[in-house]
Amino acid sequence: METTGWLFDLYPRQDRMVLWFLTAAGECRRLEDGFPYCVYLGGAPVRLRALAGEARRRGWVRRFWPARGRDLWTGRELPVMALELASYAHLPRLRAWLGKLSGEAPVYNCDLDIAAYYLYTRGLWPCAWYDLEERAGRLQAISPREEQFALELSVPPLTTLHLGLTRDPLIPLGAGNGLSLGWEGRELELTAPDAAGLVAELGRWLRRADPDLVLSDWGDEEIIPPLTRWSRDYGVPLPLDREPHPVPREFRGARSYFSYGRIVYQGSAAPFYGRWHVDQRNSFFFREAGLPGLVQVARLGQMPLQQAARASPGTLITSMQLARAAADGILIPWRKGEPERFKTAAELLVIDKGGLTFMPPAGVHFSVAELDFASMYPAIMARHNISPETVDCGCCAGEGARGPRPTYNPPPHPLPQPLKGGYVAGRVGAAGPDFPGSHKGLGGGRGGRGGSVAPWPSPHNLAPEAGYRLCRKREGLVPRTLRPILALREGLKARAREVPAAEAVQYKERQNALKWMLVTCFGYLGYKNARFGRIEAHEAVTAYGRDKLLLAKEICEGEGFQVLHGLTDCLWVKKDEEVANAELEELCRRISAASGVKLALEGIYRWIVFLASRQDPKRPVATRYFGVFEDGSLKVRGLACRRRDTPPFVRRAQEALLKRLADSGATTPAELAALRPELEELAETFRGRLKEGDLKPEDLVITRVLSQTVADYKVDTPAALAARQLKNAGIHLQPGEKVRYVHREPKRSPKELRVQASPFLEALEDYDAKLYLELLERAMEEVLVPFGKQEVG
DNA sequence: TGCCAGTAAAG
DNA sequence: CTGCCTACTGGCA
Repeated sequence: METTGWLFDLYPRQDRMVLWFLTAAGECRRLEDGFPYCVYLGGAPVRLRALAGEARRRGWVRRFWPARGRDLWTGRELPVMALELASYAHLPRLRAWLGKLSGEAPVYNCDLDIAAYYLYTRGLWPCAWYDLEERAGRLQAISPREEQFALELSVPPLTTLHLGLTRDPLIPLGAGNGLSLGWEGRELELTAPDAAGLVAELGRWLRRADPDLVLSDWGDEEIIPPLTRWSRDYGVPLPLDREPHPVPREFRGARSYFSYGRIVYQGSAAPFYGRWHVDQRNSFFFREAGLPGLVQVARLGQMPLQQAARASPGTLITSMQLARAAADGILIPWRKGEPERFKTAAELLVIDKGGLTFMPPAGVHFSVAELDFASMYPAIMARHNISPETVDCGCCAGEGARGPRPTYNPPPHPLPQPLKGGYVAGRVGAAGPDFPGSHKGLGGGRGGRGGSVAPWPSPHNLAPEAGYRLCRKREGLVPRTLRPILALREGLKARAREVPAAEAVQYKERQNALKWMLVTCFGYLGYKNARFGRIEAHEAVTAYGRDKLLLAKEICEGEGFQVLHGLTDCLWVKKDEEVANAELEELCRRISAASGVKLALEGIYRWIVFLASRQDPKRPVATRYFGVFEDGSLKVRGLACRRRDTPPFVRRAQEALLKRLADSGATTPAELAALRPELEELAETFRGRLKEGDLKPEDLVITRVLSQTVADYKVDTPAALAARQLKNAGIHLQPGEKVRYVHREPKRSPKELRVQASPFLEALEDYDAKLYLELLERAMEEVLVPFGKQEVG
């Protein structure tokens, strides 16, 4: 039977993949597809045969055969042995055994997520329409009806059920907290005499609505785990899944990890089978980019949507690289998870030069233009072919002064070709004895050109400063992955500009999701343990970045502009006389052409303020500024209102002042100066409200992230005190989790009284008004001082 | 007052 | 899928 379906959900079960499709008619269809997991072993053929034979004798491997695959580092084709697993369940044991062979035989494709490996191998991606052929619940053939990188997403209507808690998520469900449910515009609290009754009640709703998507707040950790436990304990069925067979349901995977120099907490996951459960509070991409962004990254990352919901941008971009590698017939090296050792000071000195900064003169400036390089680092990687395997590669050695002698000349990488056809069960290359992806031919690049990025090869293949040589013969895996993302992001941004505001939202969300993947891709180059990381590549990118910002500065100055400030990929410039828009556009065009990366006019500020350091008011700081563009819109960076540890009341007060500045239309020094009395008056009303003491506790809450467990704190900071209060109430926060509190008594008072932790704020009678006045004063000063506010006595 | 632990921001 | 630099605050001796 032939149908058309939207690939919705997928997961492995026993030795097959289960796929769920939504049809145009609104039905959902479950299909199975046999997919044997193949691991590849390199090394001497005789030894390989012996190892493969041993794995088969142990029952882990059903069959094995000689195959060929491409080495990531050299681009060379290698003879390998393909081992087809007897069952997915054997993977951990086979992996452990192969791990002990360390060095003897390189192991490839052995640590991939099964669902993702299936998608890479079949050349499929979730959240897209396919023509299907099925027989008796088995998938026979499948081919896509749309491009993976298409500008338009066609999402079928999804039946959505909302789940949430009626009170603070730190209060356990059933112990003071209730379950709220939303469906078809209705919003209600589920009531039941006991836990079993609550499970039954939710069960009725799930059967009635049969939702495709359960969108929850705190579902992963606070709702689904207790409900599942009660369902088991009291024998009340809870139809979370559409999958008719029993599914594994354990709530593991909560962890605190170190990222970007800070601790992050990721809660455990509670995925459903055959429908989606997305916990909005436990999903980076949902938070940043909404459902459209999530659908976008699931499709590009070739990862089931519920996994993408919990994934970091790093996981997504890595998945895209793995998909690219698989499609190009590249053997995927095993990433063994050894934590990165701490870098020595000397290493840091070499690596961490980072972005270039020109210091701004603190104070107000008028008619300043901001020029930004678009996606600078990813564009550099694409433009200059920077990838772990292209930095000082073996194949181009000898052309420059550095590097080893040439040993091997691989064929040039084939040009990208569009994806055609699809998967047909039983056809060569689908799942049989052949290398994954090789049926599509090498380099089946599906993306277009890189949008704002000049095409590779670039004439400049010697990185500035360190002088690494970049491969001229093969385009690297990272640039090949990035190019179509850059192109799509440009397309989405352009689309968002040309459609009405309401429609533009989804394009903006999708491009924002891509932005995060692009940013992370650069970071991963510098991470030793990233699968496709290499520190020299990271260095080369930042060196090119500094080079281009400097080049841009020189061109600006050559054209008679004064460069006020520069920060990694942005420049703030002005001229004494009036500058026409066209002149700036022309300047950008010149710099774009000279640097190979698109520089765009972000806007012209009527005025902009660069703030001075609080510690040394004579000194400017690079990352704190605010200003108003010609169209009256504000741009604010680094001020109190941008910090998450600023209480809402202080944030709103600062925002009100900024808004008044923007709405006033003031353009000249005199007009700005005339606003001062009005702003002072506004500030005074906020001070008055604080002194009156009738603010709600919620307006004064400070949110901070815990960097360690309560016991590890050496200093009794307010956050540590609040976390200790919660601990005494039986609520245990992990490093990386947020703690929320209100300052109650002054600093020198007994420690138990200094702060009051949320959610125990109802009982709060008073707050430390002096401290909040101080916070408010600082926020007011940030805005007022540049306009000549006198210090208050 | 100075030191340092702790935390957050822009890119 | 564990990657900074810098500015700043607040506790504490």
